[in-house]
Amino acid sequence: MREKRQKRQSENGDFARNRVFEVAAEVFHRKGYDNTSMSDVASAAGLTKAGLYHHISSKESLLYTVLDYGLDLTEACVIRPLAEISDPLERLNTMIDLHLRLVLEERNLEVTGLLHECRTLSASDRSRINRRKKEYVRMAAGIIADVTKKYNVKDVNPKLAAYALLGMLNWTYQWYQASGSSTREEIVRTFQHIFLQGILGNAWVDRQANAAAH
Amino acid sequence: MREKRQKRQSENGDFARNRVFEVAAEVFHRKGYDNTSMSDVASAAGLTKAGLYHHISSKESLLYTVLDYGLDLTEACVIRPLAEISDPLERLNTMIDLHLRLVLEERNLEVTGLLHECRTLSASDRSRINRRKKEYVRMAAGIIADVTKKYNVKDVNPKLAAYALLGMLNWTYQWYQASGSSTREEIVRTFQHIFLQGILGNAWVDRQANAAAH
DNA sequence: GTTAACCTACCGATCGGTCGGTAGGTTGAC
DNA sequence: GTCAACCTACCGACCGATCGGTAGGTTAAC
Repeated sequence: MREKRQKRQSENGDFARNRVFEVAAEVFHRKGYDNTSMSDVASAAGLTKAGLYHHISSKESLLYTVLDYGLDLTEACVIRPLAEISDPLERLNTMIDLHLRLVLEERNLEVTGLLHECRTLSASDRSRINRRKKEYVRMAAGIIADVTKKYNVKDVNPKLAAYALLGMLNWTYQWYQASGSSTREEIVRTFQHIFLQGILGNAWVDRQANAAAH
Repeated sequence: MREKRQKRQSENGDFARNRVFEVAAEVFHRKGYDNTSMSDVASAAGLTKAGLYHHISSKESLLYTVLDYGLDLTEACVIRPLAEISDPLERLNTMIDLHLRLVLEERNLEVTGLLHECRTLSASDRSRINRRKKEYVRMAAGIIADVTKKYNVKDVNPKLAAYALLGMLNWTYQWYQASGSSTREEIVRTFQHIFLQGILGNAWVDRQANAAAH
């Protein structure tokens, strides 16, 4: 009985706290971190500023939590599912799909748009975020290297190709709007087409031709 | 003589003013617009805040001037040279080259990184900047449409392809460092390879093979 | 009665911007 | 040639507003 009540109270607390993080992500994205006052975050969360500070310790730690949570989401929704796919080409294709799914459909668009706000973090927090970002680039470059190796492509620098791909994918937050003329599915198909044909050339063209023939 | 003195004074004024804009672009980029105080800009320009305000009217107008100047640069260094190239494929190749040259070598990297700070501009200034940005996307989509038409490619949406390309190109400000392991020339070559082969497929592969044979 | 959750009221610091004033060069009338 | 009038470029000191953050009290749940 005591446990249950305590647990329920604690869960309420966690719920409120997570809600604060989600609201903060949205407001930070909409107004920009520096241009957002803690009163803005508080009132968006239905609290006063002092009430907000009951849940967090500082504005900077709030930003860190938001960014770190975004990277947690990336790890759960993109990185881990990819680890179970053995064929390199399918892994790359799926990565493009999952990455865009995360950025465009989950509420992670806000976090992606915020990822270069880590300038204002403390040195140690910033380097922790940057380490996780670099880890993601390394993974993308690894996938691309596997693909080019399998299809015997030699004139593509995997790291540069990874930067190109991540640019295509992450820049979407600049122009995508859910109500726009392109669906997520169409964007996924187009980007997969451009990038895979871009690095593989004939090998990909032939493969698509074969797939169509069967 | 009288004219000369007058002119020299006026030129000094313009010189100082332009220096302010360049310094402001650098500081805004390094610290972020919202996180930069006018004292920061002033001392970076070797002035006091009051002295700085002799040259400009407000922080917001300073940001607008910096962004507008960046778009002027783009027009002069990318858009106008492209208008003189008639072959679509060469025009697209050159666009990638000139765009990266501008972003990575001129001091325009700062402005590219600032282009999404227009959130803080007044509605009219923001819409003026956005109109020029959209005009550039339209131009890129037009070039891509010409290329795909010439090579009879039907399964590429020019607008989406333009967004993909601009993502690749503009995202570079996130990772490029002049002292890094990749030269601008290598990046240009790789991005041209990925994107052109990406949208053209066999048509591009064959063309490259022919070029190598001759 | 203890505790989490939240409030009102307030703080020192810093912000964008302005004020009155000045150094030094230029101009035009005499 | 000189001197009053005027100019641009700049400064130190200051303003009201707003910022991130806090002290201390209230409420409701258990």
